[in-house]
Amino acid sequence: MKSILNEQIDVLSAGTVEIIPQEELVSKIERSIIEKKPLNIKLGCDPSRPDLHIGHSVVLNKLREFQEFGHTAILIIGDYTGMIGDPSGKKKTRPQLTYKETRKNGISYFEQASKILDRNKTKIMYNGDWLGKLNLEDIIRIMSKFTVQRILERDDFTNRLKEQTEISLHEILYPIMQGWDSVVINADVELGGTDQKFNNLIGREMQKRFGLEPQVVVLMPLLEGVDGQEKMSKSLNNAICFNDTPQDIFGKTMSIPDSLIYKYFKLTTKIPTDELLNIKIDLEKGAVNPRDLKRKLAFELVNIYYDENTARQAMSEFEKIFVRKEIPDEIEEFKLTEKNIKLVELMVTANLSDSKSNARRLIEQGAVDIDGERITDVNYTVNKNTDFIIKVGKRKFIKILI
RNA sequence: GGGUAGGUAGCGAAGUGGUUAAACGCAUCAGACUGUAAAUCUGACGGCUAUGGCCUUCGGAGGUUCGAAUCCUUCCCUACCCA
Repeated sequence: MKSILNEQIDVLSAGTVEIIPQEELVSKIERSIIEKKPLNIKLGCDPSRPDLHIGHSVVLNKLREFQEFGHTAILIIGDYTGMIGDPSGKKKTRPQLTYKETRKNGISYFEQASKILDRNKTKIMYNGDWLGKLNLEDIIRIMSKFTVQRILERDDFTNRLKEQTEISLHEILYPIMQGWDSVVINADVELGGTDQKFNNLIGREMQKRFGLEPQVVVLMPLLEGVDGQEKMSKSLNNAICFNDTPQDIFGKTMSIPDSLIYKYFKLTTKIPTDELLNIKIDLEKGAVNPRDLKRKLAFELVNIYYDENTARQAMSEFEKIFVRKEIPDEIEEFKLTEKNIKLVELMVTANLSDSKSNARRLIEQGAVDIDGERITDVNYTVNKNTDFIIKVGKRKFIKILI
């Protein structure tokens, strides 16, 4: 038994930033082994953005590990809390979503999370199912367990107070409601990114105040986006999304700064530890061209979200376009109906540019070529009898059909 | 309820009557280079154009003026202080 316990602790602790408190995780797991009773592992999902990205995968991978040890993964789709918007790490109030929107996003969330989780063993719950039934009396009772001071303590609010940016009244409800979720589902462990520390600790306290055994809080590191600066986020446009095309996953991965290579391998792939160590050493010694490691990383990621074959294709496509600067195999097509159309106009109608001014700019900057020939004349008029390919910048191609 | 400071392009932030389509930074896009959609450097970054220009924009609506993001009136919104 000792060895099973140790194995669980080792695997489950790996990669975490903090486990609060560590001893309780050990005792909970020990008890679950003895009593053959799985633990309830809670992961709250914010359905305000329906696109999962590999930043989410960090915590989903951890949940998957719990799942593999037989524990019960409970995904809580925050359809109700989503109407508030998590204040974590936010400088301002987030736009409120309607119940319908969050519900819809929640479904898509589960679909995407299934790429990592074992979908048959994952419980999915919508917190609107219980939060929506609370009446004002219940809410008063719940809220009376916490103080204004306790809630305002969180850094996000403290900073906003200091910087004089508004805090809407409903935002303080967010941690309260998220904490109530833990009471309702009787969570043993709540997983989250480090930005969830405050919310998850409120959950722990909430359980105590309602006479339940408090949950253990397991915090995972946050992943920087492809810009290497900000936290990965769809709205910051630095995310690699589960639903991105294979080409995009590959390309975006190739665009991460070298300094992030190891972290991405560690947190977003299932590379075995010894191999991980080699990567680290290679990077430190400069023994390998970082590009080759990134290529491997990109391959792995496409493999996770698609399959091996697709990953191979994405790789060869990347080589083709960016290394050998050739034309991709599959290009979007556009049927040209007019004859003698100005190139700038064609670029706008074929969606290669938002405006003619922009198209002109691109031409002036030497970004446009037709069948491999650079066009520099802003007034160029297309007058072709056969199909041709327009290339804009490095990665926009379109085949024009006559 | 009273007072004060504000609302400028995707974001942050200058500008307080005229070469201001609006400094600067970030983001974005392009080019060069490369090891790649890294890094670095250079350039572009409201729209339309016969490339000479023309049109629209500085919270909303009016007004003053030859001319307004800049002055006046009014409305909307935000933060802070006092009650």
